[in-house]
This record gives sequence, structure tokens and C-alpha cells, in this order.
Amino acid sequence: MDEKYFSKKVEAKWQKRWAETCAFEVAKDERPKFYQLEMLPYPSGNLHMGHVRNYSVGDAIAWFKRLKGFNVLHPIGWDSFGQPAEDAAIKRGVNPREWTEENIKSMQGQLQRLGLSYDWLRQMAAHRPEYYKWDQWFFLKMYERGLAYKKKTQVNWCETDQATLSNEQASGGLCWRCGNPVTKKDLEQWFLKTTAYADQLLDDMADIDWPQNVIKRQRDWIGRSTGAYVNFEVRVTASAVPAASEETPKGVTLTVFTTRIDTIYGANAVVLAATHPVVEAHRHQFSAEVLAKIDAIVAESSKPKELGEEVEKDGVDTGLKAVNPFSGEELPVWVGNYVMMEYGTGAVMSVPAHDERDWEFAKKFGLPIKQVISEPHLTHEHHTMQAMALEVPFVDYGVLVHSDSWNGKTSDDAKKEMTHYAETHGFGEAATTYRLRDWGVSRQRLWGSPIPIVYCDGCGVVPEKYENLPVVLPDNAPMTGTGESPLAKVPEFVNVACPQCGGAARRETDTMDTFVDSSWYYYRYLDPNNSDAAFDPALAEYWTPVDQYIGGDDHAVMHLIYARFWTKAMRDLGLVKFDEPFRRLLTQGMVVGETFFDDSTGKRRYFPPDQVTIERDEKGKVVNAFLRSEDADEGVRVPLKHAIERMSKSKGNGVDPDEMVEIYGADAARLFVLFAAPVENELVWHESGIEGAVRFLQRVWRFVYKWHALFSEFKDRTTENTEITEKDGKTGTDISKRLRQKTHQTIKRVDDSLSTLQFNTPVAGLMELINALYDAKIEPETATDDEKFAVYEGVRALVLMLAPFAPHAAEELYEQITGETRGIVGSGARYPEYRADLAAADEIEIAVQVNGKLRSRIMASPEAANEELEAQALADEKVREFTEGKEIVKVVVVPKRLVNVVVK
RNA sequence: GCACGCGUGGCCAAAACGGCAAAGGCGCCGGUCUUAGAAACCGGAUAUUGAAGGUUCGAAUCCUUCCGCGUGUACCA
Repeated sequence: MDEKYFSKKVEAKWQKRWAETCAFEVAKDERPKFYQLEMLPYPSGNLHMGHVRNYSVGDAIAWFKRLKGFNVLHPIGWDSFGQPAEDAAIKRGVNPREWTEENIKSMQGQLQRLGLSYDWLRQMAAHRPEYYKWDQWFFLKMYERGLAYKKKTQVNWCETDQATLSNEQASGGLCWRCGNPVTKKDLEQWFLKTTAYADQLLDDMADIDWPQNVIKRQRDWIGRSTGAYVNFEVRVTASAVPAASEETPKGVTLTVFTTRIDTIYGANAVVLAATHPVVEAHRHQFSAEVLAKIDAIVAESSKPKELGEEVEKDGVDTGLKAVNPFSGEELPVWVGNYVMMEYGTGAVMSVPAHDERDWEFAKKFGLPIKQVISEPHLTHEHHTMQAMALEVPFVDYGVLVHSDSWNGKTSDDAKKEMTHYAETHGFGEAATTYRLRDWGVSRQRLWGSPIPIVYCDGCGVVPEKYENLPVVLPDNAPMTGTGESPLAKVPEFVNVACPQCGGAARRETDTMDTFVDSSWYYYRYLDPNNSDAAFDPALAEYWTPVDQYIGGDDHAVMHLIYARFWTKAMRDLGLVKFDEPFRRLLTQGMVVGETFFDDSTGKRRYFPPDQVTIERDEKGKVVNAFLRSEDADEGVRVPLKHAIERMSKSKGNGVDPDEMVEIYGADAARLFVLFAAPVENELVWHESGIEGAVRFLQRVWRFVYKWHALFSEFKDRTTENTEITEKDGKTGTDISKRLRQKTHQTIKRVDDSLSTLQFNTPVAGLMELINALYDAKIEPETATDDEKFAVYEGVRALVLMLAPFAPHAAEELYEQITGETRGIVGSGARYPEYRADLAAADEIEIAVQVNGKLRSRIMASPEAANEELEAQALADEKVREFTEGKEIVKVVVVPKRLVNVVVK
């Protein structure tokens, strides 16, 4: 054993050993399984610290579960379709496939140098025909079941990326990739019917263990709201219509969606989206002024909007009238810019007294405001005097007033009864609407899975035959970056015989959104080489669902909704038997770093840290930062500002994982990343922090080095039954007893922490344990048998518990102390056994307070009765000083913790 | 604007049910070693837990208000 810890040597040795022994390759067996999954990376060519964090966490869990006796499936693959490959092709003229394959190769090397315990034989890559064949297979299955369909719509279009975006990808009106505003464009698109599963997507979240914020975002995204459709009959009044127009549309009704049918007596108008069909149908009846206004609203709404921009209410009275079916009142029909055709029916009843938007609208256009819901205790007032003027809209539930026979009902009751009334009278029904839209999957891109559809003049839209899959991407498509489908320019691809009639036909030239690939990749890992099916359902039955999924929360609505949708569709195809793919989800925070910049010119100019001189005060707080003199213009001291920002090359605060591994070792890098902050928090990268991780590993190493010769005399060292008889812990010295106590407390602490997905606290626990081993000051030469055993037990446990965080070092140390050459994984070593009797002290310290202030401590057995503790506390000398001559009001005893004496 | 989350030494952070005088790491200070520094090792100091009220025998932990920060979201009827 080397006296010092050399990370490179240890890591090389164990990476080689693991590979040779196929240590992490698994197959179905008798053990309980654990499926540990991390979000697969896009093969950009470079790993960044965010990946390191994600995969270090996953690897820690994988190791922990292995030590706990599970058969752990821990795979990795490549999300290798997507835009950057195309960009590289356009910019540098490289072949996207070759570019992608090379990147995969280099990133795999980076992952291996980190020593991540993946089963490499299970890798999948989305861009390979063996994989995307099954994208197409699924697409056809969905097509058969009506879950894939084509329609012409306004799609979200990013001018910068020249790409269509799904609703999820255009959230907030900004492109998810480049952050630029999104515009609208009319295109024929393929859609997957995510809305068919809207209720399940919402309701099944009750059964999964996910972070609250992700669940909330999905819930908001699906946006189910329950209410009612209510029909308003449209009338055209003579006065509002140009004289030329004679026709009075008969039987035209406007259906509005409302969640507050109880407020219907307060409606002052029906407001329509500018593109509402009823508006379109009556265009010829509107005055030029009205038409101009409507067109202006349409034009305005298709413009890109800045994030956070408030759009002022606008609208126009069309002159049409609609009849409130409850009150019979005739209401004006307006067009309003705040009503969206995409939601509900594109028509709302405007109730200004009880809705903020309607309130604003009514205020702007001077429409009447009538209160029909009252706070319960004010109901009486509303009936004895005129409605009091509201100062703000009253949007809460309450009691109905000014609503004919419904007066006095609560909002809750009225909603139910009025909906029922509308139903029985044929002018409405209960209804549920969703914000969730179907998933637009067509992309006018090359680097994705071709959509397996053929257009035949004779037969129309024809699905490709299953036996013709995969529809392979041609290698020679011209890439122009103009936004047209590159595949359309490849005649050999486009021109094809119709699968149905054999006649001349054309292929669909759009490809699928790359989120299709990531919707089911975790099933392909189960059976990566299967050429007859996406995977064998029998394997899925053993390995899936995924037990623990880890990734960034930027995928909270996109990937995670699509993957859930896909699983439900697969379930209905009979491929899996569960509803949810990911039992437990963990979202890790960003890795950020300190940046230094000069913004005196109004623009931020960033400088890498090695060009910066930092001044600190006596406590170490940064007070000033300057551009290092040799890098600045002569004689000028340039003050710099500093901030904590997301790592990026342009800001000079990026950290290259390879470099960290080179300098400090993979173990230290991983240990630091796990220790520095709770996983879900931001992680601020400090170079000094990783040095601390190295110091800790060295500290453990030194301790093992000091003892390993002695341990080698023990026989059968892999278990706790050494020749040194294990004592029951009661007969040993105080020192060995205390050490064993710390060891067993740590065993429990680390176990509990890892089970609850905390990674920083168990590392702290291991640090405390090594500190305790040093602090015990036991020397190999002079130690008693008890002490030797206590040290051995502590070290062995420490090393095993270290494996999830620093596996290479743990393996090496384990071999050194136990002599086991097959290693931790190879020998199937288990997590150390916790013994509660040893973790508990036989005498514990009890704090004694007087009036809540700590005044003394007493020693007592953990089993001591409350009365005993009370008596002992009252008898305590220091306590008596404070209770002397005072009346004891009461004594509070917290078993095993403290006694509080309350005096007056 | 709305919703949610957070605020603990200079920094990152830990503390089941409210219960000891608030872990661990980084940084800082001192010492050993060294010609000196760095590294390494050893030792040390550092916190009325954002503010103000309240509940309680007892509050970092619960409640109220305020301040500060972060995230999500935007006319969803």
C-alpha cells in the first residue's frame, strides 16, 4: 500500500478492474431490482459540471442500492438527434452522423474517467436506425389508434432557430432553446394526442413521489378546470347592422365556457376572441370601423410578446346581441383582445363584478358592473338597498344576490343547480376544459426520426408498412438552414412507391421532435439489441418502472409530460402494466460559478478568475476585485464587479470536468459535488472546496495506511468476525465504546440520509467518523483487543460507506483492509450492519434547565424514568443555586433529553 | 400582479415530534516543518439563526406582519 493517496493510480486500477470483471453489467436474476436512471445527455462533445453533478448523484444511489443487496440497473445513452448536429453541419460542413458519433466517443471517455458505474453494454443512441426504427413503430401504432393525426394549424415558430416548437417548447412566448420570441406560422403538422390522457396525466400524479414544484408545474400546465358551457342565442338588432344587411341569422348560438355560472346574472356582455367563427360569419354585417378594430386585434395578437409584457385590454362592440338564457337579458357581443380562441370556446361571458379581467374591460369601455355575489354577512344589505359600488372585483365564492330565484344560494350550490337547470332546459351542460394541447411533433429538420407516412395521390395518407421500417435518413441531404425540410430536397428519399397501391407517392419529409426519442429510451435500455421489438415486455416487467430518476427541473413540463404520456400509450398497447414510468424523481440544481466583470462601459466584459486579484477583509469576505495589473493597461487599476452566475465559457467561469479529474481525481470531484450543497440547491463551484475533498480522502487514506499492516494479521477480515473477539460493547474501554458508538451512529445516519436522497449530510457524517477515529488516539502498537476491534469496525464501515461517494478510493482501501481482491462489487460486500445497542450510550447526558436556561447537566441511563430524572435534577447542586428559596411551579421532563425546572 | 420556496458565523451548509451551550466543510488566525513561502499536518477563534411581535416551561423550528432574495407563471374565462 502506498503511504500516500495517488488518485490517478487508484482510479486507473479500479476502472480497469471494473471493466475486466464486468462489474456493473447486470441481468435479470432472483434479487429485487432497482432501476436507477439519469436523464440522458445530448452528445455535444463536452461534459459539463451539470452532468457531473447529475451522474454523481445517480451513481451514489446505484452504489448504495448495490450495497443494500439490490440488482441495480444503471444505464446511460445518448439523446443524439437534434439541432446542434445540424448547426455543425451547416457551419462547418461536417456530416452530422459522424460529428455525433465522434462526440459520443469522446463523452463516453469522459464519463468513464469519472468512474461512473454504468452498464455500458446497454447504451442506446437515438440517431441510430436500430433505435429510431422504434420511434417510427410507435408512431404507426399511435396512428392506428387515432393518437397521431395531422392538421393545419398556427404553429409556434422560432425565426432564430428556423424551427417549429411545441406549446411546451414555446412556453412564455419564448423559444426554449434560444430564448427569442416566438411567432406564429400556418403549417400542416402531425400531432400526438396528449389530451386523450389529460385526466390520467393529472390524476396519476397522486401516486408518484416527485418534487412538489414539478407536480405543481405539470398540474398548471395541464390546467384542468371544471365549469359549464352555456349557450347564448345571438340576435342581430336593426340599429347595429348596416341597412343593406337583411338576413337575421336564425338559431345562431354562442357557447361560452365559464367556471362561475353562479355569476351569470352579473354578465354585462359576451366577449369573443377576434378569430371566433361567429365573428368571421358576421363580418359582412359589421361596420368598417368594427372590422378595422377586429383586424387590428388579430394582427396585434400574432406579434411576438416580450416576457412580462402587460397587454392593455382592447375590444369593440360588434353590434350583435346575445341573450342571457337565465335572465333573458339582451347583452352586447364584443370582441376582446383578452379572449383566446385556443382556450375553452373562445367566448366568455363578461362578469366585471366578479372577474378581474372583465372588470378591467368594463372600466375601460364604461360597461355596467352589477354585483351578484355577496359576502355572506352582507347579503341582507344587498336586498334592502341598491347594490353598493364595488371598488375591486369580488372574485371569491359567496352568496347569490340580484339573481332572481337563485338569491340566497351559496356559490357552490348555485354552480351545481344552475348547471343542472341549464342542462334540463337545453342551453348548457357541465364541462371540463384543459390548457394542455396536443403535442405537435413535426419538425422541418433533418436530424430526427423520419415520420413514417407516405402521401399517395390515389390512396391519400398511407402509413408505411411495419416491415419497411426503419425509414432511414439519407446521408446526403443538403443542409441550408432555411427552415424547409432538408429531406424534401432528396428525391431518392421523397419518391417512393405507395405501400398500399404501389403507385408513385411521396414520403413525409418532416422529422419527429427529438422529445419523441427521450420519451421511451429508458425502456430500450432493458433490451438494447432487440431487433424484433422495441423491448421485450417480460424484461420490462422485471426492471420497470424506473425506481429513481434524476435530472434538471428544466424538463419539468416537456420531457416529463411526454414520457408519462408515452408510457400510458404503451400501457394501452399492452407493453407495460403500470401507469407511471418514474416512481421517484429528483431534480438537481444548477452548477454556478463566480464571475468577474467590468460594466463601466455599460456592457459586461467578463474576465477569467486567473486574471483577477481579490481583496478580502480580515474575515475573508471579498471586499474588492481588480483586474490583475499585468493584464490591465499600464498603471490602471480596473475595479471589477463579481456575481454568481450559471457556468458558461463566455463568462469565464466554466469548469472542465476532465481538468478537475486530472488535477484532483474523479473521486474528489464527485465527493465535492455531492458534499457542497443539497442536490436540489444551486451549487457554487469553488476550487478550494474540491481541495477539501482531496484532504478528506487523504486523511482517510493515512489512517488506513497506519493500520493496514495490523489488520492484515486478522483472519477472515471481510466479515466482522475477526480473531479479535467482538465484545458486546459493554466490557470494552470507554474509548472503544465511544468509537463503536460513533461508528454505529454513522452507519444509521448515512443510511437514513441516502434513503431520503440527501448526499451532503452523509459526507459530513463520514468526516465526523474519520475525525472520531483520529480523536480516539488509539495506536496500533499499544491498542487493546477491544480498541483494535473498534478501529477495525469503524474503518471497515467507513470505507464501505465511502463507496457511493468515492468508489475508486473505497475499493482500494477495502482491498487493503480486508485483503479481498475481488473488490467491493466483485465480492458482493454489503452495507455495514447497524446495531442500535451499540449506537446507544449506556449513560447519557441530560440537560437541566431552570426557567428554560441551561444551568447544569446530569448523567443518567437512557432508560431512566422521568421521576428519577426529575429527582436527580432537583438534587443537582448547580440547579439548587437557582431554585433556592423559590417556588417550583412545575418540572418538564423530556425523556433522554432534558429536564426543565420552572420556578417563581 | 399571482403562486410557491428560502433567509443560520466571511462563504456553502446541518440540526425527527418545538427540547442540551446550533454539526461538517471552505475561508480566516496561530503553531509544527521549511532558508522563506506554498503544500501537508496540528491547534484556535468566529452565530443574541433577516426584523418586529405572538404562542409556549422552552422557538432556527409554530403563528402574524414587515424586509430581502430566488423560482415558476401570465389575460386559461
